[in-house]
Amino acid sequence: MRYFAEKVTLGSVEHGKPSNYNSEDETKRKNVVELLNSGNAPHGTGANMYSAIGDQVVWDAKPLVQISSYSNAKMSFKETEEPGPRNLFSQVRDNVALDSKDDDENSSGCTHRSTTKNSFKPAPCMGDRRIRKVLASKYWKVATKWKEKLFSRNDVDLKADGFDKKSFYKRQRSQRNFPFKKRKFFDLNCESNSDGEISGDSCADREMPSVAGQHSPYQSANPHVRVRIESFRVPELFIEIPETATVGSLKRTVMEAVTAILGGELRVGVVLQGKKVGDDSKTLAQTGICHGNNQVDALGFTLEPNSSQDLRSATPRSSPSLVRRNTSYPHSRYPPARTEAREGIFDEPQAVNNLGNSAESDRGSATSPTDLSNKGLADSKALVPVSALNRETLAVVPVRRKSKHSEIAQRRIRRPFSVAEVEALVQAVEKLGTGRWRDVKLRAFDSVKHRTYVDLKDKWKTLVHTARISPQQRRGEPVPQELLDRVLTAHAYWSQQQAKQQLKHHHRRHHHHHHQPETRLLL
DNA sequence: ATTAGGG
DNA sequence: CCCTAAT
Repeated sequence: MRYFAEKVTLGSVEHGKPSNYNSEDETKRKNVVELLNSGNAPHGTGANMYSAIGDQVVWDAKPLVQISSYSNAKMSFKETEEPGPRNLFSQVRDNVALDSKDDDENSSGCTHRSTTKNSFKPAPCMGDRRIRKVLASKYWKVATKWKEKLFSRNDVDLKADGFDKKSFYKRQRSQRNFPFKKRKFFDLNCESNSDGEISGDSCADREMPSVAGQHSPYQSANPHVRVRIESFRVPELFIEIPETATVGSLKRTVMEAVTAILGGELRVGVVLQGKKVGDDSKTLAQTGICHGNNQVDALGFTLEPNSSQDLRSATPRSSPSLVRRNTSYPHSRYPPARTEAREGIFDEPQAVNNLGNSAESDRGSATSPTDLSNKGLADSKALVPVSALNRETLAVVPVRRKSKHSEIAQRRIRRPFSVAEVEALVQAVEKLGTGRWRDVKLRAFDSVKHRTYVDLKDKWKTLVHTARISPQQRRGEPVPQELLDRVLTAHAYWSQQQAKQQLKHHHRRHHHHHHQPETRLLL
């Protein structure tokens, strides 16, 4: 059987670095590149990935044949939160975590401590703790932690820190319901010293190149640029494996595929306001990454093939053959020959007790369908607009589409509600009714970022419909009749309530009209 | 930002 | 799921 992995999300990666580092202290970007490029990183066994079909977690020992019977089964893989054997995922994060820590200590920077490849030193105590948190998917909390560390160690006034938290909370909340339009895929904040308020302008002032050169990183200006990379995605993978293989070997194969991609054929690119930043020697300040108010939204990172070489030759495997598309990944090329398998191999796990604990990316694939006629894929190397750049990048931490007209939003990927989710939704609606989707969201899907209240409202709509039609006409994973019954009951109940409310209001209005026409309608 | 509905 | 008018 053949699996099509659409994407693999790496989770969150964070990194902090003084914004005034110069060409010789340009480790920031390089570190990211290196950690992604370190091909000889001890590859994980993949044992700490878990697989699931629909909502059912399948374990390593289970033969694929047994699970291949699922009709429209969707296989998903996700790194486990268990410590377990270190795999590439943790490798990546370990490295970043360490790097961040190092920043704390040598924030004065300058010394170019080139994090050599293969330098996968075991994470120290502190690092471990942080990593554990990362593994627990408390990404934003971790970020806060890191900042606290950064600031305290750098002996910077605490106001900045306080501000920071607020900033985080605020963003956290605003992001929650608008994954796409409102979401910021990374953060870039400039610290201010005196007032503790953020201000792009003031920040820009402090970071002006000429001045920055004189500034000491230790002074209160705390010229740090923090970048938060929500996730990197590996767009597409083709995996071929016999049905007699075990789930464990499947995982291993997937792990190998992912590792191969991350193992040394990628480089990180920086995109600012839609343009690829080519000059690595410029400082962040010079580039303008720290200026202005809105530019915060204009920074993005890309993973690109390191060279235009044919990548297919890079992954020679014997028994479980692994096929990977070459640079033209994202789209077309492969005709929809295997559409059935392609559907969602790498959809979100959403397994068992999903609901409320999976940190996921909101948007489907980073592989923009803005593609289509992708002709020269391995050509453009120069400064190119993102649109064109997307065609050859493996993954893109979505860059904020600024220009209202140019970029077109991508349709979100389909994420069928699991029975568990339906259960949660029903329970919430039974309690809150059908007119408070925002509350429903907060109550039952608060931590599930890809389900907006609009989604929940829509799902309820379809649930009501589903409950009304015959079981034969229903599609998708069958929803227990018991739940559908509750849907109808709740729907009936709250419809009545709503009707009553309407009547009351009508009465009030009429009353006032009859007796005191001049008063306001609502009192 | 939310709600409510049609597409 | 998306798109929007109306709050």
